[in-house]
Amino acid sequence: MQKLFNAPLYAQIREEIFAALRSGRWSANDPLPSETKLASEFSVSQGTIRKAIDDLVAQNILYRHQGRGTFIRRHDEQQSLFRFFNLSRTDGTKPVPESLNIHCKTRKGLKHECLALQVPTGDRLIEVLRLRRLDGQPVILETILVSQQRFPELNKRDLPNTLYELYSDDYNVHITRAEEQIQATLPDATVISHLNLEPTIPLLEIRRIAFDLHDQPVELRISQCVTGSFVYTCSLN
Amino acid sequence: MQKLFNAPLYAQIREEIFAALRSGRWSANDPLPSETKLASEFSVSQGTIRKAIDDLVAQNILYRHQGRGTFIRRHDEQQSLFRFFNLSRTDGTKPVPESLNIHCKTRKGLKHECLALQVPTGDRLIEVLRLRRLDGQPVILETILVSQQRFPELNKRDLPNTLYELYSDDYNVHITRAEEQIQATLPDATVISHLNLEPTIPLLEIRRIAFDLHDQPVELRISQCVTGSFVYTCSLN
DNA sequence: TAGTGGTCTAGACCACGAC
DNA sequence: TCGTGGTCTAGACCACTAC
Repeated sequence: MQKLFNAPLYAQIREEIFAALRSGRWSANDPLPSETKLASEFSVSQGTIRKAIDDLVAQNILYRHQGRGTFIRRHDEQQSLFRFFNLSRTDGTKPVPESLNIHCKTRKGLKHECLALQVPTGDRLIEVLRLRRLDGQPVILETILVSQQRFPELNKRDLPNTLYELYSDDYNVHITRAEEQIQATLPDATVISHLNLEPTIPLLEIRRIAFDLHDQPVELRISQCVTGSFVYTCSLN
Repeated sequence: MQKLFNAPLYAQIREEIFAALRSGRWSANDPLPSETKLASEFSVSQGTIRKAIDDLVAQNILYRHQGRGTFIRRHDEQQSLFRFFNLSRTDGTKPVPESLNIHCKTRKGLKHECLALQVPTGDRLIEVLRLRRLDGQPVILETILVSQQRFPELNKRDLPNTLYELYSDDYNVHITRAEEQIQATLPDATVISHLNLEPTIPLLEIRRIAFDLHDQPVELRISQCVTGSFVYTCSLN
């Protein structure tokens, strides 16, 4: 946690609340204490608490629901299929991605994989290979890698379409943000066979690292995508 | 402008301030009236004005500088090279893009181009073709398309590296946001010759539409990029 | 020193949701 | 009905910038 000696009150309180979230002080399903309660706990006014929470809401760590309370932001089935999913049709609308698990196994991590996940080189990883269809067409082959130590027995579970939901429900790991790197590639043999491709068709390769509440890298996901009916979209401000 | 009858005060005021910005009521170089002046003009408290401006700052339309004032956000040489530029080295650091103009001419727009720019089909467009180098390597061939009517004489000017600066200085067109669509392609003859490529090297094709203060599409920019030393990066929250 | 945005308070009232 | 977040006020003081 960052020390904020001369920072404004609301920033200090924001960091204290954030630290409490990371420590698991409040359950992920219950609301946080109300703004007035937090205000008296920290001996500040409601406005100052509001500003602290505003920041955490802006970071997508919390969300508010008027009349109900303030909650930890989670990945649930409804929204998670679209949040963190940047492929859309060329007209901008978003398809519902379906997924089909091909295999799930454990193996030693390669150097670049362990580096990305910040685990010791050669640690055992769990690898999930899955095929994704958009509008019925098989367009993505996805390789998902996580530390076996961090997600014990993951390979023995039923894996849902939205893994991030499973991470938070069963492992108390909350994905808050991710970074994606995109390159153009040509398909290798595995991709060619699973996506039924000509070998000269260029692909988008999306390499995503997902981070948890502690800002630790938790999952490496490499997606090979056919773009034609679908495009990767990104907004700039 | 959106009608906001039952919306909170600060939202109504935000829209009024935004409308004033679009109408050019305040110069792009001078600060807006101070928060206290706006507060008395709209007969509300400073806090309400602050909240209205907060929203416009969050949208990157305005920025504040403590002690100096509140200003319209512009694209200037220093930051514009990096803002709206998502290519980075594989380690995440950003190179400084250089650009070399190849040609600048006018021609009739193709159907999809005019559609993207929301001008009548067949309108005359200005096309700028430029080569971009990153770390000395030629990696991007960029085609820029704007309406000739909207940017008269643009083709007779010296075109700087950062066009958005020119748009706001000389045409009073302020780019506030953009949408990018990314696909994987193979290079055509033009790209092969300018980037000195093998024809089987896959490319990233970035199709960007940039919008002004009125949220009208103003520029279509298609970049063909070699990814190898460089990747397209995107953050998800 | 005067003016700007930035922080903070204490209190009032409103809108929504659960009971 | 009560508790939650959401809005709004009036006023105080702080931190930075220009002059």
